[in-house]
Amino acid sequence: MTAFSVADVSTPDQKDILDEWEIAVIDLFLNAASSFGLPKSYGQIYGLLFCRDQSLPMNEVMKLLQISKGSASQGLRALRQLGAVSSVFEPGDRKERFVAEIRLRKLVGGFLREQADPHLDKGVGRLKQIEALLGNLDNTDSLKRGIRKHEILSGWHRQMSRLLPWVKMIVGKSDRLPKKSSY
Amino acid sequence: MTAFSVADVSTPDQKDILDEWEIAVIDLFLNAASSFGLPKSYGQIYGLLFCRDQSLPMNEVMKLLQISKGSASQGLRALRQLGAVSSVFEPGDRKERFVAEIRLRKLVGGFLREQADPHLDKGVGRLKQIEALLGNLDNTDSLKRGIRKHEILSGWHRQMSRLLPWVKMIVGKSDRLPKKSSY
DNA sequence: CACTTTGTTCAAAAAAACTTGAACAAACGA
DNA sequence: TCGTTTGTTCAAGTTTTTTTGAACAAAGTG
Repeated sequence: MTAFSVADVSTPDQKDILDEWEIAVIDLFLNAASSFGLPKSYGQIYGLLFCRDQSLPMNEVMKLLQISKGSASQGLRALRQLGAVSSVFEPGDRKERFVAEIRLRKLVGGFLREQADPHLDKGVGRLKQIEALLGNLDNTDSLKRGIRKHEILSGWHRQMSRLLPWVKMIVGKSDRLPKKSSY
Repeated sequence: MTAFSVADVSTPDQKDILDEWEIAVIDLFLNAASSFGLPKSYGQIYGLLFCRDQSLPMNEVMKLLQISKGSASQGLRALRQLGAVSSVFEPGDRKERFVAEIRLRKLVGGFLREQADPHLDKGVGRLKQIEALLGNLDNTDSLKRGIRKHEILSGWHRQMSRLLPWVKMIVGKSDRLPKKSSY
């Protein structure tokens, strides 16, 4: 229980208010999230944490973004899973607090690990399934065509598998810029 | 007008039927499309054309996939815009016919050009907007923080801009495999 | 011109994705 | 133990996206 609370209801505290630039940054991440196929609320949450230097607990996130408990909880969980936020426990505080990961390399790596890699793995299964269906076929025209297409798909799969490690390497390769860094 | 038409209604022609493996491939592309943030029907259309060696006119696409005129029309237009299909006109036929682009490099290039590049461009504008908002601020704590965050975002933007050309280069670099190729 | 074929557009319907909030669980302190 | 705080889950509601199909346009043909 706090010692006193003047105008506790209705008047938003200064602390509950976002700066204009923060709103713009949050909106930027909202848009970025949807273009990566993630829910907008994930973008907002990440954007908010990105703006702050101090960690925030879930209830602050809810208040500042005006989103529901459910969205906040699910969003924070998903972002942590992606490696885009991590949580810390301040000693003597029961609340979990969250901070944004700002190293681009980590962000990209997490995204690829959670989104791209699983798709490539499923791809292996699908290719096998197609192979199996082709196995049921007699030596028809369709069979020959199917085999050819299967080869093409396998080639694509191989190339994509090779590309991803490069992407992970290239991003965040912090080439020169000794100070100022690059994230 | 065709010369004769026995059981024209209700009984689907052999030609209106997809092989099982084709259905599997189409489904693969349906899933791929949605994970790239494209409508499923685009995936189906591309998948069908990918399976076929012969070009198909729009009405065949509609019949084979059982999708509406509107979907077929819009899907084909969008896929052409992405460089994923191209159209040909058989001489003496009024219909436009479509074929899938199967060179992975072209596909990736088109996707990046149409989806990633525009986002990076919008990013420039957004960064400027944030800068402007920071300009309105006095020399507060928030300003310093805002400047720092803006720098981070600029760094990310730069790195992403550098990454894309590499991706375009790497994909389809047809390393070795003198025959069999790789697409 | 009248008629057919081919393809586009867009408002409305359907489907999918996202968000909400109430009910629930877990963990702590008194 | 009971009450409180913190966080999760999920069915229902909301919003957004996608699909449909009827009306329209364009372009040939007889």
